[in-house]
Amino acid sequence: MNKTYNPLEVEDKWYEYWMEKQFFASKPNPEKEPYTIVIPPPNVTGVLHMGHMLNNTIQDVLIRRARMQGKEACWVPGTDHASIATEAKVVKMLKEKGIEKRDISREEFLKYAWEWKEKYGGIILEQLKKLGASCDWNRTRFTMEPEMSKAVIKVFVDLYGKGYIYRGARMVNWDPQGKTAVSDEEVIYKEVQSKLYYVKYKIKDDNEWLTIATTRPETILGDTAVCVNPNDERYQHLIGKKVIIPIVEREVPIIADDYVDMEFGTGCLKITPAHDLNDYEIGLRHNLEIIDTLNEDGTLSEAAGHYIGEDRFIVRKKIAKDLQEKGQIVKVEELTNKVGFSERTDAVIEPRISTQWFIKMKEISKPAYENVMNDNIQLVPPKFKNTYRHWMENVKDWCISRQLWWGHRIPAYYLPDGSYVVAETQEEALKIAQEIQPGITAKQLVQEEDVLDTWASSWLWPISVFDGITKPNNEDINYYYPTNDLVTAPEILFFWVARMIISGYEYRQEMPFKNVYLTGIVRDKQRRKMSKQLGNSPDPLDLIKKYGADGIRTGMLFSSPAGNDLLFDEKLCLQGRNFSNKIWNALRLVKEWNVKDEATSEVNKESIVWFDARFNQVLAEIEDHYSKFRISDALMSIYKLCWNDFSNWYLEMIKPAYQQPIDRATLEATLIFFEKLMKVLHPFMPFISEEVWHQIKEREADDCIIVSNYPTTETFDENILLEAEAVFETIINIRNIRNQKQIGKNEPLELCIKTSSPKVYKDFEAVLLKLGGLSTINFVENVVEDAVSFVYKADEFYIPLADQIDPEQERQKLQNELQYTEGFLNSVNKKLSNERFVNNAPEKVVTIEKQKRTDAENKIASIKAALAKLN
RNA sequence: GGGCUCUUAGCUCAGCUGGUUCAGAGCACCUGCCUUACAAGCAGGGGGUCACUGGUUCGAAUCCAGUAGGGCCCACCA
Repeated sequence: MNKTYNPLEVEDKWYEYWMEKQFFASKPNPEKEPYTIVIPPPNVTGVLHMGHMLNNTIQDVLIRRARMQGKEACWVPGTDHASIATEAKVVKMLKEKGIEKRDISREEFLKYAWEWKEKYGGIILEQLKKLGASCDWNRTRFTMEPEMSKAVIKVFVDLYGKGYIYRGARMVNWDPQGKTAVSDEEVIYKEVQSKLYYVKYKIKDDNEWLTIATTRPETILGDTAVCVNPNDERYQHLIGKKVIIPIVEREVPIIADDYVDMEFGTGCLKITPAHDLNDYEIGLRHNLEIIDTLNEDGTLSEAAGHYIGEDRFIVRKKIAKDLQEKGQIVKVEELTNKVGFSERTDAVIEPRISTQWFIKMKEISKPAYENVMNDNIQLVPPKFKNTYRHWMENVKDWCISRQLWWGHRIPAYYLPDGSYVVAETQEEALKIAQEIQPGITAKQLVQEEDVLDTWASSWLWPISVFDGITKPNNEDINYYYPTNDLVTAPEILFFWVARMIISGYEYRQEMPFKNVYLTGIVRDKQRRKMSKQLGNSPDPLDLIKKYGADGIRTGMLFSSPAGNDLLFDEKLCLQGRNFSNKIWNALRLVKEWNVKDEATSEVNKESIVWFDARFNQVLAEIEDHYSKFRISDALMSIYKLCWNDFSNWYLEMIKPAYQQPIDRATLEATLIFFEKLMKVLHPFMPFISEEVWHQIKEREADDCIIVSNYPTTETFDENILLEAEAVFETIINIRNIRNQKQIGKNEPLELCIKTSSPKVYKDFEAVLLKLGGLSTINFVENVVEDAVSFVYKADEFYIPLADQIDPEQERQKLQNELQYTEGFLNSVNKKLSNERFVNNAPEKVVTIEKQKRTDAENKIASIKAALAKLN
């Protein structure tokens, strides 16, 4: 066996074997409790990034543990069609080929898009396999495959029928580059340097002028009012009068509205209802005309009357110049303000009135609100409950139409007169249409061009992956739904999680999942979010090659409590890899031993008793961590159990002298411990644990750790652990003395113990002798002279080393100890002499304090005695 | 601007309803070791006024208020 562990071949070997054995596959089994996770479907054309790595590692940990616990574990993988992102990629790809989207038909475009999807789709799933993800790949779904599309359309028609879907003119975030509306969530506000133009408007039939501050002078063309605060004394006399809009020379009213901030700019606001959300609302309140001055590509429209066809930013400069020439610019100030950008195309978002499809959210989201508030569905960590509540209490209607081609086309069909019908298929639509307008033909029905927002399909994911919409009573949905845990990023709490909860209650009358584990964002050491643009994100596959999947999995989980950002550093993977190696070497040690049928030595008996108790203690800790979704803590407990308790203590205790055999009972006990450790480790490090499992002994083909039984918590004797701790402390003290006095570890020492409870040390006497490198242990009644001493709790220890003692040093050590203990006693006495403490504190606390006092007093007495001997 | 949340060792974080499991873990650091499982290691060790200021209490990292500084979400100011 190699001195260092080589993960590469091992990992590929076992993943193939697991697949071959169908260990990931799941089907409904009434005998077993289901445990289900649906993957947050990554973009179909995406590639694996560090966020996915973290996310899917956590899911794999949970699913593997559940599988070992005997549950029917089912992890459903799949991909999302990601309408805007994918369409943008395809458009770009076509452009590189010299094809413009506007020059080809919808059908042609979709052909290209599907080709693209076939080529790149699913790469990400292949990458997940390298990570070790134990998804049931037979169940892989795609949000735009026929059955899932059917579900989306069915839901649309259903919601329409229930009156939850409406079509309306609304102010939307318009992406002029993507030429589509985007949701509020897809707008990113960035601080930019812009100019604040102070523009003079002439008052009609008056010689007065009004000055108005604006950052977007091109919108002047769409102004239909000027607004002041009703309490603003400066402008009282102007309310009700008219002003003349520069350039277009249109007369508009001066109105008053509370919205206007008297402090900002001139306290006077121009109103452009077509291109500003607040202006739009003010417009509604005051019945203002709406003039849409923009085309869908961000150029000025006919309605603007001027600069037609020119881009809005060019017009901004031109207008500024033209106004300057007319003397209507008072001044220009620099201003930092926030401007919305499209998440997908990075174009500046323009608020724009357009006709869109909406889902009414208020009523439909009620159960989703309540069931998170009452903890039927638990968010982990719980701090996200507040965020969730805030959003749900202010939930706005959901704009679900997108002016794209890649996606689910809205099943609305327009009649020649502009009215429309909604139906699942063209045929049904025709039938309905004919009832309204007899004689209408299929050709006269035109389907809506828009497609649905991506989230309008993924919000059904936990149901639709089991075909629960199209076949609401099938075996899978009945068995697997509701799912158990959802692991995802907090950024999509509203986009996705909240909406899945809403659809879950609407379509299954049941929550989609019990727990939502929100991961952090993966950042670099400087706390910058990892992104392609910054180039600070390592390639996950390179990392896997370098450290092994097990190494990365643990590296990421060492430090990522739920909801906390993960500050990723390759060093963490190094730690993971080193851990693999440690395990590997422990295995090598154990495998090298020869067995001999002989009686088990005292030291081995003691060791086995101790480790058995210790294992069960830590296992209980681990289970507690899992129950609170403290995945990092669970891993850390396992790490320390393997490294410190098992390797550094236990194996050292039982390790035979060089080339000496070990007795059979001890070896067998040790192998069982090793197996148990590997089982507990398996969810985190699936590959090495499987490899070790098979190295421990020859096994049947189906006897794999992935499907072995997870250890159950057993009771343990806490007293044994306390005793062992005292013995370990003693050993550490002895080693420390050896260090200080430069005594080699092979030089036997004599130890004298002055204690009121010798049993503690007698129970582990053989261990103490072996690891302390002692020749004898004497229990004494009095202080030992000419000895190096140390104290553990109330017990005193002496190592007679007459020739090695520096009396001054010993005295100093004792003095320090004395001083500390006296101070400690002092504080305890203070507490105990405080009547209010004795009267108010619980009895238990007082008893403990009294015990502390006696212990300290005893300790002081013996330190003093030792000092006296030194003098 | 509104809401939420955080500040503990050099770094990342634990510390549940106030009291010996109360100042902890991992990493990093320092010292000594190439000791036949492992230098990707072993043994040992040093690091913290628990952001600041008050208050409640017999007792505060823990509860309350204020201050300073982070973070997240929502809204977006012309």
